Amino acid sequence: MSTDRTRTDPLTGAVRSGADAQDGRRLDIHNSDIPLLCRACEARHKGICGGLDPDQLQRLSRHTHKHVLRENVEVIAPQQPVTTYSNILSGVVKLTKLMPDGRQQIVSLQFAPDFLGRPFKASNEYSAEAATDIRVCSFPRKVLEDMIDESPDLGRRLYEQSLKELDEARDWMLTLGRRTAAEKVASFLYLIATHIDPEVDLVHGGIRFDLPLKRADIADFLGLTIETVSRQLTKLRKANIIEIEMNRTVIVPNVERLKAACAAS
Amino acid sequence: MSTDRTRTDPLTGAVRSGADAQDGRRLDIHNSDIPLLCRACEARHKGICGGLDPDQLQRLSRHTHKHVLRENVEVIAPQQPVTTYSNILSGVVKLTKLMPDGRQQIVSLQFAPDFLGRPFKASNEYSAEAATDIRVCSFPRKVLEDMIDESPDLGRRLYEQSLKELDEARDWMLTLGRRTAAEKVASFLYLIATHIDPEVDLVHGGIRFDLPLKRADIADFLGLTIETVSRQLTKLRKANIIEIEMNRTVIVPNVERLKAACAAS
DNA sequence: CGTATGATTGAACGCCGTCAATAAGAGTGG
DNA sequence: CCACTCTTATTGACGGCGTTCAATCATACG
Repeated sequence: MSTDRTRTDPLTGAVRSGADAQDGRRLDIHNSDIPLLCRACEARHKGICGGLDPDQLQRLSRHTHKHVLRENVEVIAPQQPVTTYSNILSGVVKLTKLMPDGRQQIVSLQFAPDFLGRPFKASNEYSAEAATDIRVCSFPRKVLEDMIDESPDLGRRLYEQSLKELDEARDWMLTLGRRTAAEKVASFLYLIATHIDPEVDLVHGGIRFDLPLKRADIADFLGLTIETVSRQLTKLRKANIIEIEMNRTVIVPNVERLKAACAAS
Repeated sequence: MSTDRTRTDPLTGAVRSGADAQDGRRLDIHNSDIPLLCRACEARHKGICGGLDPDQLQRLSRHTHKHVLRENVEVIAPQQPVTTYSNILSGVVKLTKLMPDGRQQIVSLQFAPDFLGRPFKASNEYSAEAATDIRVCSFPRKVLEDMIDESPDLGRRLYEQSLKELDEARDWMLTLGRRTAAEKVASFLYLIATHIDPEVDLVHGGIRFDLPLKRADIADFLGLTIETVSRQLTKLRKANIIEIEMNRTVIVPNVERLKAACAAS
């Protein structure tokens, strides 16, 4: 049901033919071979689907469904058998680990066109849920795993994504283990600023973006409490490093000053 | 020079023929095809070399050197071009991130027969250094990367190792962000106990092992100070959860009690 | 014996967590 | 439109956990 809606999503102009030529990275010779569902999908070039030939795309797309998920909906349930994998088409997904006593830690934020899932493992060790409203493209586990065996390029892309995530996880370990609360909050803002494409204010060189996470999530991502996050945000505000509108929109007049506040490595 | 020494290392009994048959996982049909250097090497079966056929092993081993590195020697220098990859044959390697002001965080501990390196990236973002005396088997970057392209099994093993490391990194993020100092130290001891094969005391069901890290390293791994680590260790000692001999040897009479002290997820 | 390194322990400080009150929206129903 | 509730965020006061600074001890090495 939602499949039909997204297939003609006005946001992406999904069915508009010729859109591919504008991408420039890879021109499809026989455009008619590319499934309707996949045309103008950014996961197809920048994401893992770039590792598939038209025939494989066809086969994959036969089992594929695009979904719109609202904030806080689970994409992957913890300790459950893995049945599907997904690509994120838009929005932000948070991966969360939960302790029996209720403490929790967000171990990763993922953005479009990231691949979502943990191949070669029966069940997941964390939950993945939509931090914002998201659009995803899902396909059955087995179909993808079969394709890995026949397409080295696909396997390679998955491998590179996991290496990228490993680099990011280790970067964040430094933040969690060795940075102060003030530096943590600044690092979070800098992370978001560099992963969301923010509105650029050409006049002043500043940027503006909406926080994809509420305070409680930011705290769980930084290993802090809500109160400390809030206090550090107002501290950054009073130091004129950021401005905040409507509790959600952040304006950074000078990105270098924000970066300096991270005590960057 | 050290190559010749390790080739006949009495510890591994490297050249003793027929040792392979005892492994059981994979019987080499033409044992004479397996390079001398690789026989009875555990990285060949459990490590990434298990993804290579005899011919590829031959080619790789022509560029391979086994080294013994002493504690604190760097295996991978940060911000330097990557020229070689390695397998850990014995000992423990620590991956460290350093901040300009001197703060540092150990982002991973690696054990035999782990693969060491970051494929597909020009330079490393962290340093890798021997936490204990180690033995490694090193080979040039290009040789391995060429083999990835021709052996899907090798690529697959590298991918699985990176997924394993990603899982471990995210587990540790929970420890760094949400556990108390006492829980962190207990978690560290538990991690070592499950990654080193410890001496098992069959009478009492306890275990005994040597800490591969000194207090300063433990602190850098846990995001704490040396003093806090020391205090928490004596607290665990006074709670009869562990005993410590010679500052290095740890005895855990009851592993379940240690696990409980981690507030395990 | 003197020095260097690593580890433990104590005392005092301070950052961040806890508890609590307040405020601002958003949604619901009268 | 207002009254009410629920969620989210901010701010203050206080206390505790972990850091900082410092002294002491053990072991290894020249």
